[in-house]
Amino acid sequence: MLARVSSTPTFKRLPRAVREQQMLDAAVKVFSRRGFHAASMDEIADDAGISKPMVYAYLGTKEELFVACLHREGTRMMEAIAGAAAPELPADERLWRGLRAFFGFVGAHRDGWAVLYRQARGSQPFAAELAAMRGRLVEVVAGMLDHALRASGREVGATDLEVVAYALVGATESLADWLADHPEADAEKTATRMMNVAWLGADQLLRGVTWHPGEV
Amino acid sequence: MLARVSSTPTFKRLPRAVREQQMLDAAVKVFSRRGFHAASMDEIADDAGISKPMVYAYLGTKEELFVACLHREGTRMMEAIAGAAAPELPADERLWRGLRAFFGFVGAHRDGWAVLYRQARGSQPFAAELAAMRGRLVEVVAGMLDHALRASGREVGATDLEVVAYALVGATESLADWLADHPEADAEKTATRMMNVAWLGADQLLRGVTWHPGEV
DNA sequence: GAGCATACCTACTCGTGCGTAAGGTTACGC
DNA sequence: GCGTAACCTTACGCACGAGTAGGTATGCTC
Repeated sequence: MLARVSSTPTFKRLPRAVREQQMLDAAVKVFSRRGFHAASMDEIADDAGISKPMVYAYLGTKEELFVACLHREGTRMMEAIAGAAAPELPADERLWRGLRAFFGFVGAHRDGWAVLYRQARGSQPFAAELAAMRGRLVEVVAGMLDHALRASGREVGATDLEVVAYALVGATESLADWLADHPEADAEKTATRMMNVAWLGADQLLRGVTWHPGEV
Repeated sequence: MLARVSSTPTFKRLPRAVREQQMLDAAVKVFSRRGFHAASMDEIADDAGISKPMVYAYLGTKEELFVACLHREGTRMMEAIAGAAAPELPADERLWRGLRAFFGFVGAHRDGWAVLYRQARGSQPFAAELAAMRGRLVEVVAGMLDHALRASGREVGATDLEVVAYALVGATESLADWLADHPEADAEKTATRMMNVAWLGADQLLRGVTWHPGEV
């Protein structure tokens, strides 16, 4: 005990807002390394250089803490994407910029990010939060496709559009996972690859080309 | 206590193999409903109509049990796909049949399946098992693309191929999630939609068409 | 430089659920 | 009909970690 004294004679007393950010940083790190369940509040507090009751005082229970992490990171990502893909641009340019921003973000937050998302898929309370975020993304992509379709005088059922958007988002998330697992990989290049898959497919679809089973 | 006596006077003594399957069925059900952590061994044993120590005797610890579930379900799925997509068929036909088999499988095992996969993403021990399985799938898809490419005299870097395959698999898994969440949706139709996205995109790529950023 | 609010700590309680020890019960061979 | 081995049970130990009670230091205000 009291080991702290020797190394840090006068430990700082910091305002709440600062501590909260430190805690969130630590939480993201630990949650992503250990997973939600295996992460202990003690370790998070320790990593933040603070004691456990402080965490409870500021950010509440473990679940609330996790939701707070999810929320902060999610918001940051959404902002990064939204800032890049302005609605006035043509569809391909919007898609490209959105993908660039997305993969750039994941590449920069490798440690915390993708793993945080991998966690959230699992248990009920967070699934809702995550589903909402993904829902917004799907909506954006679907809207983009719809816009492009109408521009070329075509139209398609809402469900079809949603499903295609869903597939695109899924593919993108999947590549984000891949990127997070391959530290040597380049975010920009990954974005280009995704663009190739997504756009060349989407482009064909937008032209009204559809595939159908040979027999049935 | 002893409530069992009245309803089932002579309760069967069953051979190990049968009990193991019952336990796995129960485990899949409970894990998928509750998630790995929230699931309790007691509930699983209860649901299997057996007592806890039996589960430990036959399938080992909780983690081992989960891996066993993952393994059984994964193997079944792989067999369903492999049986459908024979290597001699042309690429589009293989892809189509593979997707049909996959979505058919997920549609039939909605409850157990997708959710089991959603769980496995999370914590370390299972991530390995799942990654291995997905790895085999990616390999199959990549091999298929490579085959088709060589047939048309073209060639592409191994990493590119892997990444594209990865994206395709990711999109497919994502639609599987969607399917699992929408009970009213039709597996066949979902497969067709996926085929549209995947094939029209892949077809373009196979023709050597590539997209690249407008500026840079 | 007293008082008060707020940052911060150590050290505990207590529920939950994994895994097991030790003992009944049923089928089957002889 | 009796032993023996496999099947199956009830009831417990025990660790781990979420959340808390109650006390201490610090800095800001007047």
